[in-house]
Amino acid sequence: MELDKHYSPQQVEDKWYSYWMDNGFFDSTPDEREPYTIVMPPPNVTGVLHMGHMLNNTIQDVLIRKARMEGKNACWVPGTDHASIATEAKVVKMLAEKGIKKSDITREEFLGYAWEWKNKYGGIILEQLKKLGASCDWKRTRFTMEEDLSNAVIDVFIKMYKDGLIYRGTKIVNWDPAGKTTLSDEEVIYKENNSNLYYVTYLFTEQTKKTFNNEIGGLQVATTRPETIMGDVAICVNPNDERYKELIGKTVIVPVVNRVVKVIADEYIDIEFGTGCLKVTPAHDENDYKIGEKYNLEIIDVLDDDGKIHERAGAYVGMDRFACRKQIVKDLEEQGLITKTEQIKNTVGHSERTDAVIEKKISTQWFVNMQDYMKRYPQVLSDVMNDEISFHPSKFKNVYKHWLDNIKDWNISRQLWWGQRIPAWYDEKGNYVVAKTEAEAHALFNNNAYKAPLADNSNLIERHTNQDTQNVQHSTDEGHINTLRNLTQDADVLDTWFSSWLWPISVFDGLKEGDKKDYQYYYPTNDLVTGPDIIFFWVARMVMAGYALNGQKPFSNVYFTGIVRDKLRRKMSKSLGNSPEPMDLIAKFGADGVRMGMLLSSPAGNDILFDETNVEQGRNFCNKIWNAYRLIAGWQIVKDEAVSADIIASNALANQWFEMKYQTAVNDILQAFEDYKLSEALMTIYKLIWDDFCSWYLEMVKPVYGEPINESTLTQAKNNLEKVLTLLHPFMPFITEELYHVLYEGQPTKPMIVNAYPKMDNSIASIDDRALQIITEIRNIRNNKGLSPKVAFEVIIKTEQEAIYKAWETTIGKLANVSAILYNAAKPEKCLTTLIGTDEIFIPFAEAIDEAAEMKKMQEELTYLEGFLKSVDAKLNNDRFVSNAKPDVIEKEKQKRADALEKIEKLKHSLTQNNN
RNA sequence: GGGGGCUUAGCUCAGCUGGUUCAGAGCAUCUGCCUUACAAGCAGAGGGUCACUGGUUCGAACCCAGUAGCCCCCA
Repeated sequence: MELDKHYSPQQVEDKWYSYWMDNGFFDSTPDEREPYTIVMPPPNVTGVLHMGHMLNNTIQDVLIRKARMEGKNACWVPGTDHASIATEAKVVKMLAEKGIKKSDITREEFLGYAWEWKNKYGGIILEQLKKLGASCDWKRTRFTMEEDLSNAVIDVFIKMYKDGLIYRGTKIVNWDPAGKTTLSDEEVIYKENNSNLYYVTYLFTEQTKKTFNNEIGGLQVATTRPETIMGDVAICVNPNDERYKELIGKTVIVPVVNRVVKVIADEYIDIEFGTGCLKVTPAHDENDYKIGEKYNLEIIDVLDDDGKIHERAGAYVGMDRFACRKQIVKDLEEQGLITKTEQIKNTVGHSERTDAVIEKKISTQWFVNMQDYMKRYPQVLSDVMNDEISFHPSKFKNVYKHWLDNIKDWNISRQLWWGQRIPAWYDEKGNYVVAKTEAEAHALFNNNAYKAPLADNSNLIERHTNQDTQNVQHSTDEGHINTLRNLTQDADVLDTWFSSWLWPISVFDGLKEGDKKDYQYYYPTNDLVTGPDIIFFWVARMVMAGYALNGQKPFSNVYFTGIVRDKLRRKMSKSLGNSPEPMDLIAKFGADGVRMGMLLSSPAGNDILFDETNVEQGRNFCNKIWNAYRLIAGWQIVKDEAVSADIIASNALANQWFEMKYQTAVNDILQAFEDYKLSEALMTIYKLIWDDFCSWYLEMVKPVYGEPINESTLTQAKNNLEKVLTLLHPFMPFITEELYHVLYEGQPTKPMIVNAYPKMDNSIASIDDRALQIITEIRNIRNNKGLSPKVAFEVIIKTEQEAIYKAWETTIGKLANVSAILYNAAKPEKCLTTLIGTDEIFIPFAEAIDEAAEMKKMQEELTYLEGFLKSVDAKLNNDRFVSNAKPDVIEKEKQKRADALEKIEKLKHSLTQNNN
């Protein structure tokens, strides 16, 4: 059979993926074996695969495949996230394209469209992962909004509410005017911005003027947000600010609305910033809100949910907030009330999902009480700090700690429809209960177990009545319900992360009544592989959920991948067009090549600078392996008796030598896995295969052209190929499975995917291979002198350990084209000299030898060695070194000294001989 | 403003608890080869004052302090 020179991944990848699937190798059910579990960070259900997913899932697949080969019960659970905001935004956009406005349809209708959309596009991403070779247990695929998982979310909400960890409160929150929902602090991205700082004059009231004898007419207030002037309820200065001491307690007039407000004093004010006067707008700034609370100021929210000016503002009503800013500036300028405009850099919060500028807003929402949470479950922090849950790389422990030390309450309600609806029920007066069903809610009301409405939830009630009166569903359950009250369920849904944080538990139905066999077997999971960007969103919260819901950690190790960037360090993004299409890459280079390309350049936690040449390297590596197989497959076989004893012995030695290289590599690789240094592990395999296996071992045992190979050598070569393929399989599953099968004519004892992974072994005998240096030495000489490899050399070795070289004679002859090796013969007249250890090697070389150059080379080496010796001697003669250094260090130094002395002597000897 | 991290060959990065036969790897570069497994290849080579300054030490890429530059997170 003629094999192509190039490996074609396309022909084999689909075949093996189906084979693995059809034979159930990815499936896992609890048994007596040790489990090894990974839950996939669920991608957005309507997302498409990007390079970050590729990296992330490649790493997970490497880990899971290795565990499977080690005989563990490997279980990798895939799934998708409903991604509340992102998905809802997509559906809204899709509907808008059809001419349907969300506000014109009911919640049920909207959800109908959303599910339709989800069923159509959902899960494409998982199909794409299959192309990558991901060996997930697809039968376990979960979705965060499927019935069981949603139930778990609701149950957890109710439990935490009862436990006092969840409360309803009125606070200043983040408002996304594009998504029309509140956001948690984590969903707000602060970006640096060039802003105008306007110096606005607030005129004094007549009374205030009098105290200043009418000499001063007003004060200057610096603001970047003049459109919130209508919400100003005070001016605040620092009590230590000499400039304004007189003003404290006096009144000034807010421009535009001519509201009379007081000047108050608080240490919080930065004297240096602007004019040192702050306009206090409690509805639109967190710090102003705090001041407002402290001094009991009125709250005037001038914006509506769209970010337009609300009627409450009393001016510019209906205008967009940014248009309004421009208009107010223009109007105030005309009135001469803006005295100065300054360019400054400040940071402005944007919505993570919609990128809209966030507004701070007073609102009644549901929160998780984090301070309390951490008091109850201190392991959330301590178990990460003491490596009970171990972070790779560990530097993220600091980030984690810092966040938890400064944690704030988590706003979990979202004004959306796509998600788990909050199980809270309100009566007409706004009294509320938390209950799973309307019937239970009625029961609670009837027992008077409800809470009174919060002071400031008028907005919310308004919203409920507007949106939901038409679709309140009354339970018809048995008619026991006291329907005197007309109950309405909370219109809001829960933050997506409020379901994701249960993921490692809920995918095994750990929160569901009934059979917990899977949960008990697989949980806690072993490794989590994710990006550092969701360390707070997700990683920290899974740890929280783990300890709160069952007192157990969710996983033992967290591997933080880097962010995939292009080679100019820019983030990959659609708008920049610098992100390759993963499916195209796989089609072009093969999944194995892409996997290797991603892994090679991505040590844990470092950003990966994606460059297609990395993937090319991966593809080339596949080709190299393919050709190693072609070589072995092409040999003609003869019985051992048919070849010379020398060859048999030489090949046996080569095999031993490779065994040593192999086991050393295995030990290094397993250690690298322990340390979660996957790219290092892969690099070690790469070098083992390319250098040790192909360049050395195969060249050693390769018969001269046209000659056959003896049976035992072929068997060894095949075994060795199998070994390196096995080692490589977790990284490059397709080519290794393919070659393993063809190597054994389609009849391997078991498929590669479950072939046993090698183990640590430190007992392997070391083979003295210093004789091989002669090969490199001679190749180097040929290169330097421009000699063809066809010209054979003789070599004279001056040594007391002939055996070391004798064993390798055949190999040296073959790889360096050496015709004869003489031991301890006289040094020829004309020759090149080199040292291997302390043995002298002479290579007779009649033509055009540059004596002077040779001498110079030797002289240089001598100088170096003498300098080296000097430094070693200096140490050994230093009493403080001898008394302070560890014994083995001193021993090493002594050995260095002895070696150097011997070499120096030999060099001197050669130099004097040449001089004669 | 607060916190964390980084700075080692042209590029991307390894260098554990300080001991110069440890300054290393891959890629890139250069030289010579189409040697019937592989030019997606073979053989060989050249690249670094380990950011800077000072300190600790018998000894510093590694520990400490300061300086400069870069990055990330938080407010």
